[in-house]
Amino acid sequence: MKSECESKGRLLSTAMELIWESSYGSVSVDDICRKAGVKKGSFYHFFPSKSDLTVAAMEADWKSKQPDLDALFSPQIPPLARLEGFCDGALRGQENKLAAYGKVCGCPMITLGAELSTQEENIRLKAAEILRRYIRYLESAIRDAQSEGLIPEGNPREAAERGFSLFQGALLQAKILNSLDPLRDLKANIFRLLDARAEAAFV
Amino acid sequence: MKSECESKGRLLSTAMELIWESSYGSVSVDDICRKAGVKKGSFYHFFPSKSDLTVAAMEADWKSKQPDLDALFSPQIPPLARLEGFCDGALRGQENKLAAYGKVCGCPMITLGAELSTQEENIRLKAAEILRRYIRYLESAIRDAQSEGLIPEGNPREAAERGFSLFQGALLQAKILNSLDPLRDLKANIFRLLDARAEAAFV
DNA sequence: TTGACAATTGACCGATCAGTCAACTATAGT
DNA sequence: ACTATAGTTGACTGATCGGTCAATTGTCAA
Repeated sequence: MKSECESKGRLLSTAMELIWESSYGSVSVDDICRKAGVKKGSFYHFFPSKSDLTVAAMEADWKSKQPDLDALFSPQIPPLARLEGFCDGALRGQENKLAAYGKVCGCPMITLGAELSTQEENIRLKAAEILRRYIRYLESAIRDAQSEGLIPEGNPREAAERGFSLFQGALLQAKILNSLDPLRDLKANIFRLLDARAEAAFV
Repeated sequence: MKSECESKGRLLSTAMELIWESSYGSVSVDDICRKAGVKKGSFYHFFPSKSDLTVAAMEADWKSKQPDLDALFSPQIPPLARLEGFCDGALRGQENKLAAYGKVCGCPMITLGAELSTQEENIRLKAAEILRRYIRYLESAIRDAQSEGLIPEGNPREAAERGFSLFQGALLQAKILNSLDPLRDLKANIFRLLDARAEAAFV
């Protein structure tokens, strides 16, 4: 028996994997338990409900990605290159999902938020929280880009919100069209939205 | 008994209403039948399955909106004013939903596409089809705007796809944040993305 | 060795799920 | 008046849903 409980972690990652590939509504607690190799009694020993598990899985997923994001948005990297890296990473991630499952799966946070924001307030709140965290990365890169004169001055927070809207929308279109095309020009489109001197960005 | 079957229409509109307010997965066939005042036997007399009903409801919903969209995107209206009207309409629609249900519900097509694109291929295809139709409106307005010199030249189809991504993303953010704020600057942001001489647009 | 506690198990619950069916009723064309 | 057919009804299915529970097993500290 493990005290740094391994079953709990397996439930978290399995839940995120299954929900990402399909949806919250079409994944059952039994599905998650079966795939994680954990009995249902254990599930409810660790989590009071399906939606609580989902919230925990969202947070765990974020935590697992944060180191990469920190590296990607390091102040050591030129600000516009950070945005490039972010878009490239999203495209690569979707390519991997496509190779593994044969479908474009989009962003799990966005998908969960779209599906459940009017239904499960705790999931909506977690999605909103993670949304804000992403925007914070973009905001910081945009502010640095402005101070270096790479893009026109303006409210960096609002610019980041705009940019992330475009980003989310492209991921969603990619999922609905089941095609990576909407993601290929994402970099250029975000720079266009930010009014960046494009040439400066593409190294 | 009606031959232009009223029960069928009630099922379609009720389904769209319930799914829009919550989600596909959390609305049952029984829920739809109860609210529509139709027995389940009749439901399956008209539709072979829940997902077939949903596809039909998506199409019916589009058909009901098309006259308004045709008017909104009439060539009689200045091209950038069409885009303004489109954004205004979206904001008004969300305001109404918010007033009626106390939550920002987003766009039902987008929500359905986000939830089910990896699960129900027929729903994904219908969502993709309707997505394309929206983009066609935007594309035409953008092409006209270009020919009038209101925005820079460029591939109108791609510009429309960009614009619709931004639009979708903003609606999704609004739903997740349960706030209309992301929609308030939508007009200005789309013009920014299109590189429009802003002053020309705002009458 | 013992006691406390975390983790695990599998059987179990009532409710609800999508979908079926045979019987019944109304309508329209002849 | 007769028939074919479209619409309606309510009872029914087996499977699955999220969640519960008492009993058991393993772990660690005193």
